[in-house]
Amino acid sequence: MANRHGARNTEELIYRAAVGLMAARGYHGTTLRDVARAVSLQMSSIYYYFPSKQELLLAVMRRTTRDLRAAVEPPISAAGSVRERLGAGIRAHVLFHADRRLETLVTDSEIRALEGEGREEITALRDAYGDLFREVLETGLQEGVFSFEDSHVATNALMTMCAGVAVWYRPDGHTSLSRIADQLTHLYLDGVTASPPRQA
Amino acid sequence: MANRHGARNTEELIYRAAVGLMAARGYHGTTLRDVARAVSLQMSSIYYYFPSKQELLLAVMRRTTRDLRAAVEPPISAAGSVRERLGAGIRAHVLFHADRRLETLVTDSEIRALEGEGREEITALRDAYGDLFREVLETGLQEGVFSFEDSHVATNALMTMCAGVAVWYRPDGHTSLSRIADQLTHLYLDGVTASPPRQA
Amino acid sequence: MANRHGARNTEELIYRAAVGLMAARGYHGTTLRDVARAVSLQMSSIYYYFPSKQELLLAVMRRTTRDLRAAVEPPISAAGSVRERLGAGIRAHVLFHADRRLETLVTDSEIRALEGEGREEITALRDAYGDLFREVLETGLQEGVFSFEDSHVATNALMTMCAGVAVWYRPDGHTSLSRIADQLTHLYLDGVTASPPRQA
Amino acid sequence: MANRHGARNTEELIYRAAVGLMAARGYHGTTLRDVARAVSLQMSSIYYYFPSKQELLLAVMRRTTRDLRAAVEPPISAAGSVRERLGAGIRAHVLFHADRRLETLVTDSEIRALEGEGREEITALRDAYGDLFREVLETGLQEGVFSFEDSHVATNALMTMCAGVAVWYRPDGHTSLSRIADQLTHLYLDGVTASPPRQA
DNA sequence: AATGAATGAGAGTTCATTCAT
DNA sequence: GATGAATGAACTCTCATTCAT
Repeated sequence: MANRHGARNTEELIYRAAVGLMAARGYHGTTLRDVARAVSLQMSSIYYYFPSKQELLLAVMRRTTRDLRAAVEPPISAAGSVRERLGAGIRAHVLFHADRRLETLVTDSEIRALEGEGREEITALRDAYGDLFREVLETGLQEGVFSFEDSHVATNALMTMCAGVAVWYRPDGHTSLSRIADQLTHLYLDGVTASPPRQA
Repeated sequence: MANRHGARNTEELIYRAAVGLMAARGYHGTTLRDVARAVSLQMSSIYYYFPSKQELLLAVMRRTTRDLRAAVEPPISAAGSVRERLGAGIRAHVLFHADRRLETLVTDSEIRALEGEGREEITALRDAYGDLFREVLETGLQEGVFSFEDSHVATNALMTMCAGVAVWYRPDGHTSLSRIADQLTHLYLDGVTASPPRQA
Repeated sequence: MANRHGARNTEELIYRAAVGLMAARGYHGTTLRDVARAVSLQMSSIYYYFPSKQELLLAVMRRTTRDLRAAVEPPISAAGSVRERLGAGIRAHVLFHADRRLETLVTDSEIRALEGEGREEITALRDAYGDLFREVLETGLQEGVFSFEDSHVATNALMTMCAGVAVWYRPDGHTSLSRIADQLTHLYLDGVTASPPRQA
Repeated sequence: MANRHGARNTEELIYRAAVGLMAARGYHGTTLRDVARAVSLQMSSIYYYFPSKQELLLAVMRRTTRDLRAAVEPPISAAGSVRERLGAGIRAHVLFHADRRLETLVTDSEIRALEGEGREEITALRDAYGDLFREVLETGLQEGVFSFEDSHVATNALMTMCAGVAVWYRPDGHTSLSRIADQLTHLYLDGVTASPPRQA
């Protein structure tokens, strides 16, 4: 009874323990021993749920990347103007990175630890995700709403700035998540220079 | 002849090989065997120059962090207005991150791999460095030149955005380094929203 | 069948192999490779049973020191006069050193190889063991049965003389163990000088 | 000037440093690095004086074993009766072991660390030395002055008891060296049992 | 569903030793 | 007389992984 969802549960527990440890120490800095200890299992038991350490990492990355897209795409589509679309995208992106801090931390920084096909798979997913923003930016450029020289630079700047949230955000901080999202959106849209915010 | 500066040279070669490998695979993903192979030495020879792998990482971080500060502080001091000071700082920061890509990559992402006192030492240096920008931003806020809600958010956004350069910049790319610096400066000061650039 | 008690057995086999090698070559002169080879295991398998080489040595010393005390204390307590008590003690001490030659050899000569707390622990056990004899000797002195100047000298002389058995005793020698114990007892009690043995 | 005896001196310093370290940690527990550091030299410099670590150990053993014999043989020869001969031998043996504590400690306990011919050489020297005592004991037995069952047991007991001095003797102890020698001589000749000392 | 026992490769580190200078 | 630079083998220990139970 208590164990009806045993498998599912345990798999999830392993997943989370792995995420926590890899976020703190990196993939190579995390041992399956650590993971096993964190869930009070024997190391060999992990292999019942995940065929290898690589697959465990891959599972984290797959789920996180897909969830990220699923969280960000709808708001962008639902919004009206390019400006609103970009704002909605940034907001969703930031919120996700703060909400699922550890997973995005791992996903953003451990791609290099992926081997072979796994790396290609995840890289493709991430590129496709980046296109979401690139498209909005380029549309804005054509409409004359946005202004930048190089869409590559603009997109990368945007994504790394927002992804940074996962690095420095602390849930116990004094600034609410929603406010942080607002600030980053404003920052990217209008810069730090003082001026009557055009919209927000 | 070729070996007259044996020691100095070799130490430097090891340093660079380690930087390259750690930038690509991370600290834990890099073995001293790899480093040794890269410089055509026996693994044990590395210990003639560095007492441990940790100390090797520490050497990289110390040098890079100090050089970064030495590269960024003067331009900020030399500039006139807050706006110019911030611009000069961003520019120097970005140029350094592009110029010393591998070292900053390691330094930015492997602090977690540092142990004990080493971690505290480097963390202190990095915090002090961040203050350089925080001060400029806060001065600008008081002068009414800048506008933001939370200096912490603003500083972090700035630094992660710029540090991102080390992640995606490729020296062979089609956009020149100086142009990238300009774009990021503009982006952070005035945002993406199209508008008659106030200065640049 | 042969492997039903796998774990217990293997641990014991490792223990014995380690004892044999360390008795012959000393702690630092013995490698875990040697130990592993002696029990036909991979070196890494040793770590399933003992967390480190130090801990392996410690296990030997703990067991041997405790068993030694357990073997010597009862006979001393059971005997009547001081003279008999000392004789019983020497006898048990000698028999144990001959019986468990390799273990006592290691235990007597590798205390210096112990580190930190382990050393203190074993040293305390050994000191407590030495007190067993010191007490008998001092009681004999007070009763006027024994005569010596310095109980420290007398105790040390006794213990090193008897422990020496582990060094030179060979089970295949022509003198039986019991006779050796008798001789040493007589030697310590009455010396080499010819005389009608007072008791034995 | 200050360095006129440079070579001799340095060799002697290395010898002593090695003795001190090996007495404390054993041959295998002592590294040439330790030795070099103790005499403020580079490790490679040691090779100017000793061709290898083995030879260094051998040098210690050779010198000590020869000096021991040279210290013990004359007193035995000079003495009159067997009893006096044995007493003189024990006395000289004990004094030497206390006086040259560290060297005898190494010599007595590191024979197993010797390899090949070196081991045979030293073993032969030690056996010859042991004969000195065995002969006295056997003569005493024939003369009816001594009484023991097995000369092997008697000799070994004597030598290990006396050699033990090097283990527990502390120059700062409260008992003078000469008194210790007296006590051990008395102990071996007449035992602990209280009795009017026949001679001493 | 989970474990205990074992593996084999490879990690960082230390060692005695060499040799040109 | 002594060193600095390098070596290569060996060390202890840890890793991810396997598999019978």
